[in-house]
Amino acid sequence: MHAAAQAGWYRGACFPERASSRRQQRGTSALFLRARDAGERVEAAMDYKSTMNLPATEFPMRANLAAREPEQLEFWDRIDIYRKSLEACAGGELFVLHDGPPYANGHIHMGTAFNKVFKDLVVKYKSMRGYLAPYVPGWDCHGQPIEHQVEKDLGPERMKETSQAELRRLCREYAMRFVGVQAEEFQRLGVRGDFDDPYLTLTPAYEAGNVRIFAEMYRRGMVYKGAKPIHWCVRCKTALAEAEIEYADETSDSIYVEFRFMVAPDAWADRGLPVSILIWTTTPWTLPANVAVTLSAGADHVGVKVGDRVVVLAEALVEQVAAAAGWEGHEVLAPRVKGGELAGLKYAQPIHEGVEGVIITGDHVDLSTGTGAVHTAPGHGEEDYLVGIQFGLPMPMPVDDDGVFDAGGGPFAGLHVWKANPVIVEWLGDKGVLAAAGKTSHSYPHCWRCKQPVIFRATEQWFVAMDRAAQGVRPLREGALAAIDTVDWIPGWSINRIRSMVADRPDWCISRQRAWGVPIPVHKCAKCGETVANAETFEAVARLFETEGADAWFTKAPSAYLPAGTACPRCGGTDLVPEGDIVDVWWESGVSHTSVLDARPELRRPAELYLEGSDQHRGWFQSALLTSVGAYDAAPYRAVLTHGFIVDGDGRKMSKSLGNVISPLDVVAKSGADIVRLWAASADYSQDVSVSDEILERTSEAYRRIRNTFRFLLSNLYDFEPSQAIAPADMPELDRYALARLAGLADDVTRFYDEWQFHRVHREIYDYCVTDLSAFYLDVLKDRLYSDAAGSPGRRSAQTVVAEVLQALVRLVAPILTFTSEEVWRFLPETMRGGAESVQLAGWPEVAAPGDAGMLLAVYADVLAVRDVVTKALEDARNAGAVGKSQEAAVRVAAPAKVAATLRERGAEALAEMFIVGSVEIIDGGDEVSVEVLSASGEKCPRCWNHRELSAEGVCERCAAVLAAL
RNA sequence: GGGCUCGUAGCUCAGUUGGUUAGAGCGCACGGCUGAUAACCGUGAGGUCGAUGGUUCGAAUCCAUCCGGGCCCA
Repeated sequence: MHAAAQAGWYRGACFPERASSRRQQRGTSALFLRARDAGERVEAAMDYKSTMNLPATEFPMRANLAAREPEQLEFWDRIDIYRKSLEACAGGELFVLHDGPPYANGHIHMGTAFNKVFKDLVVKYKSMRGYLAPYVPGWDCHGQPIEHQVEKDLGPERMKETSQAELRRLCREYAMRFVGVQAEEFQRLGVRGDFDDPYLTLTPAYEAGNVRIFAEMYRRGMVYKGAKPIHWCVRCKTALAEAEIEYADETSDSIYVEFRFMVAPDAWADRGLPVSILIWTTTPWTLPANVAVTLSAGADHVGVKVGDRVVVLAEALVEQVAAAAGWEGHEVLAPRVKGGELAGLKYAQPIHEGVEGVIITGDHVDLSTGTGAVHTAPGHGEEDYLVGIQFGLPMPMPVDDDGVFDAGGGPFAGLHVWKANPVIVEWLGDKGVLAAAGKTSHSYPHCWRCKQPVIFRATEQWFVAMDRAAQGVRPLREGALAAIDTVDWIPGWSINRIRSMVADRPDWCISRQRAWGVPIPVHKCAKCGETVANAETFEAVARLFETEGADAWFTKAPSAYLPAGTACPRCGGTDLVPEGDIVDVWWESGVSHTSVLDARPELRRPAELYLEGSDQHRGWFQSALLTSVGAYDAAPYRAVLTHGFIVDGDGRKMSKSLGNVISPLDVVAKSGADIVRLWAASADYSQDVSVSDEILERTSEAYRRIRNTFRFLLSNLYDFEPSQAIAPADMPELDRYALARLAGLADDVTRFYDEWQFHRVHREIYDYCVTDLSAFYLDVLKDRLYSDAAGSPGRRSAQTVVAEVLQALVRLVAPILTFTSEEVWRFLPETMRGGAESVQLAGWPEVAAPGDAGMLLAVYADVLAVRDVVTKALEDARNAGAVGKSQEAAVRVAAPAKVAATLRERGAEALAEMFIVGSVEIIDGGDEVSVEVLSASGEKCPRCWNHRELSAEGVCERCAAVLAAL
């Protein structure tokens, strides 16, 4: 401690000499004063101080938001602010922001926090503008992640003993727990909405909506059952949507296999050697399902003599393959043959004895890797599937749900595909058709939950068809693309994204082989397997879900709820089996336009706005669009607002492994929700939004600045009543200018809110607080507020403006700083609150600009420019040791005639007030403004500290008059 | 690899249809004030506008390529 003190002392001794000596001077004079007549002078100063109108407020400078915000929440809860806000706008135009349901799993993160705060800004702004803006938060409650977690918690043993009904009960409990957790967390952020009655995708009424949409799309021929290769997780035993797939590097086999031509192609037949087509694959286990080899029609292919046989491959890849296979002394034979010329040739299926495969051509053949001859198994790949359809190829599927070969696996029947790989490779080697075998690392799809590699496997699935529909109905893709054009996509590029996604997307596989969800509402004939579904059965199922929930599907016999006499349309069988698949959760959340917007009286379809992160172009925006167009031929929303993703300070995504995750809960606990909200509002969301400790620190500083502005405004209104307000016409010009600026601010801010540009709102307000108020108007006003007589017109005029600024500003920021604005509101004099018990109920400010606003703004732009020159000159003088406080200076401003005239029109006194100097003198001359700083004449008035000629009482004239009137 | 998108001072943002030495606030440095005081005021230093190459009399602004991010696909 001693050392530290010494260091401090030395640092002090290192001050520049001038500063040091000045400091000392002041110290000396203070001591001197105290020694001589301290008592008398200090007493006098105290006396003067008590005669002034110094600011006073209980509004705390330190926000202590983490502790204070919960009190605010209790207040809103007590007065039921959500209902009140709707009542207040009862006759207003309806504005429905429809909440996209977050998944009821885990705590909220920065992304969900940002999104919800964003929505809250919109809703609160609209509501303050008088729109009837209900906000019903929702949760996505079904789906594999929850089921998987519950499954994990149970463990494999207990899982086996758990019935589907019991599993669903556990899933429901799990989902409801997190609905509660997240609801709490969202509300802690200040989000206002119908949290007492949110929408949940697991409620019976919601579940019934799925059936209604399915029924209509089925009727229109847009839903079909088909077999298709899909991502299949053998561990979770389920089909996976694209969204459920993650790509990660995986080491796989890399093998080159020779498929022997049944008859040697003419080009190489004369050699009398066996000829093979050489394929390359990284998935040996798909070979049992091989039915074709695809070549590039236009590429050149050659035969290569390797030992005593000929292998055919793309010419461009010969060297690469030779190196991989370690060929030595191989010989490239003439001629070159186009892939198209080989099409139709037959080869011996590599696994199955006596089976033939065929050479075909396709556009997807890649000539940069492999051999240019693509092993094709339509049941195991998207492109294979498509080309299979094109050429009418069979689609064998020898792999069962568990990933085990059935009899179709030939010699490998009973083997799991992952175990089969080395076995197959060895088997091929034994057969002498394995040209090369190695390993390769490449990006491979994995299950998003269990992280295991997935396989492509054809199974029976329900699909939404993009390009087919019953007669007279427009296909879904066409309808969706047309609907997209009716929607306002913000930002503008968003429409390109959704358009290309809808234009290019494959049919939508909506089947999931899981327990936790809404069943695909159709039945199957037990006898012949025909699908049984019609208007009556759909209606019966919808009613069943509505009254008992989808759980009943798994516990009731179809005969208990289907209309009597429901029978198979093909064989007349009446033994019906409910479909076992459940529907994709994207479908479920998608149909909220029906289950929520249509179902709830306070909402309506289409919604005015959907507002989500840009990933939802593939997710909710699209599933809502497709189900809405599919059932109603119309988009479910009028506008879609998209925001970027939350990334760290370096623009990288947040991840545990990078260690750059910031939790909104931590920020709330440390700094308060208003900091999160201010951060959310300050970012340009049209691109990715960064968050970091530094950014939050800057945000907190900005917050303090705004808060202190409010505090200062409040502190000067302790003795002011609106009834004492001064009319603009009777105000000093400066005050009218301040009103003009405020009106301009309100206009700009309102416009930016309307344009969804919240970061511009934030910027406008913040710059206004810092530049217009703190650095100029309020600084200038201090003299009048503190020193003029309390009830004088000058001071009342200032207070009128201060009050006007305060009531406008607090409402302009209310959607953003929801906690702080409410706190300010409660400190407002009763008479200024206009009966609104919450700022959220106070309506939007309308600031009347003074009649001469245009002139004032123009004139004061010049005055302020001159002021900049003055402050610069004062600073130079200060650095030269000539002045300390600006009041000690008199300035002589030389300016071009036009500017000089403008200044003179304000009057020397007004200029001195605005420049906060002792006096101002204006002289014509010069091409630009220049300023000379002189010592102020007169003496420092001990009361107001201005330099003036002092009266007999020892104070300036103004103060003398004020004192005399006391 | 493909679609969409972003890259202006340490941070958050402005930069109108391409046109003079690229702006603001914050932060930082320095100073002032001590009647907004864990506040307030002022001055100043920070940018080859991601890089390169084009178009142009002139480009942060238009074009191309590349580098580095993000979302979504493969």
